[in-house]
Amino acid sequence: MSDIRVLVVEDEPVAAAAHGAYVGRLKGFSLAGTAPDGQSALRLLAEFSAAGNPVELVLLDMNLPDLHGLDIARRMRASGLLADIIAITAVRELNIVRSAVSIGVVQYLIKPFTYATFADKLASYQQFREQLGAGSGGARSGASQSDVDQAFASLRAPSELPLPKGLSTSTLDAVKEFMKQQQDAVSATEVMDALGMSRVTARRYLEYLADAGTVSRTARYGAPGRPENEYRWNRG
Amino acid sequence: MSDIRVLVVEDEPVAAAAHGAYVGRLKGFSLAGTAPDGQSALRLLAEFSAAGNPVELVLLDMNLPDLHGLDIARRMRASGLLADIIAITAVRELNIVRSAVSIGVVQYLIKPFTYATFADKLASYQQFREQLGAGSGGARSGASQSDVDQAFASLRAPSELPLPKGLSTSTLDAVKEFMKQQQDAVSATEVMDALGMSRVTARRYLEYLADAGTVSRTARYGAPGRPENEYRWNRG
DNA sequence: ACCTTCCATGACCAATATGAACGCAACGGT
DNA sequence: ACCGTTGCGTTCATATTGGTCATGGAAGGT
Repeated sequence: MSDIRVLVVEDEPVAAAAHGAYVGRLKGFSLAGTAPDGQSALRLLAEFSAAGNPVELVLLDMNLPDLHGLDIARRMRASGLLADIIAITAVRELNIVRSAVSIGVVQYLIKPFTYATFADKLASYQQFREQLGAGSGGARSGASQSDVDQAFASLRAPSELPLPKGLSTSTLDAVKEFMKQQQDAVSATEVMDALGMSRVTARRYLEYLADAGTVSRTARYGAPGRPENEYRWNRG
Repeated sequence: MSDIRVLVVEDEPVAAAAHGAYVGRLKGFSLAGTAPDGQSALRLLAEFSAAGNPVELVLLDMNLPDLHGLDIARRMRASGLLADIIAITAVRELNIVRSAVSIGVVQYLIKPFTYATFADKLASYQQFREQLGAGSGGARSGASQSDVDQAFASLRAPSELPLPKGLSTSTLDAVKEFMKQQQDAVSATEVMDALGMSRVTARRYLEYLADAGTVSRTARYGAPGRPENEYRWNRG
């Protein structure tokens, strides 16, 4: 799959360069261009689109010299540009967030942010794209309600938040390290044995990783008794 | 807090009445009107907005006689109408979902759906609204990144609807995934072999899906032995 | 040194796929 | 027509695991 083409819209040169560099560091994304104000952003978008090489994602600053970010979004929609938008702003007003959502902003980043936060948001967007694009090799793919729900869920903000109560970073790292080394799927009991922790603890961390999308969870059938969950590290 | 005003856009009278009744049953929502096609929907939205009584949420069918739902959404954005949109459709094409998201659809419901599913989606939207509205003391509201993340999360988090006792979501997903891939009708025994589970379990989940209307059930004759039920994934 | 906070543990109860046993409905030969 | 054969539908007890609660012990702050 080809890279997701990104346009950075930001008036401050330092920030624009930083965001562009951030995009360049991410696998699966490529920087299509940079625009210092709303007019040039719209012009660039139209040009790329006319050239058959449309931008698919816009990192849009809300505070621009000529137009507000929301106006740019509105004009994009009016002209039928389908690029997704991640809003980047220092303005923390909730009604702006509301409006942004209804115009179709998929993510909302508040300045200042770290590279980790930035990468996290773009990664979740990438996962969203993949889930909708993975239509199981057919011209016509039938999506079920749960498929759509799952795709929406990956747009949800994951785990930059502090860990849920009852989890420690050191134990989590140990579990992650072990899971990474496993080729096949492993059960909670096997993790318990391998790491010498209790079944409850092993399960709690595996469950957390499964919710965060770091590991996938499937059931293991064939034996009597309640089905055993097995966990597998997600690669690529 | 006052009710969220909802407009139902649906050409089929039976479905329109049903959706309207659904809205009426929900606390915190009130039905502002119903429109049978795109033109009347846009007109109604404009009228309500001009009267200072704007619609805040549109339940938008994608398949309408005059305009496609995506076109309606685009025109709404072009005229600056900020109502949020929940798409309702029988069309399960993933690229439609993609476009819908980039235009600002906040939820996506696939027909046919139960009242429970419907209520669930609207409840999560309601929660999203409340989280953003909670700090609204005017311009004073300083939202942190985690606040915004949390609001997004409640908007897109998949809600787990209660399953009948004895069924698990992971097994159900496995069966659904397998059924979706099958072109022809399959028997419970074939599902058993393919997924490695027991005949009893396979049949239980197929029966559940048949009752829910997700698969259709017919009898297969011609071979000795008791006639075998065969199941087929319902498309369109 | 005491208190608070936090995480891992052990034990309990609830959940769920399995296998076997029984019954039922169509097929095919007599 | 009748009856044995065949293979699936249905039910039930059972085997294991998942989930939750209260407890114990360690780490850090006062």
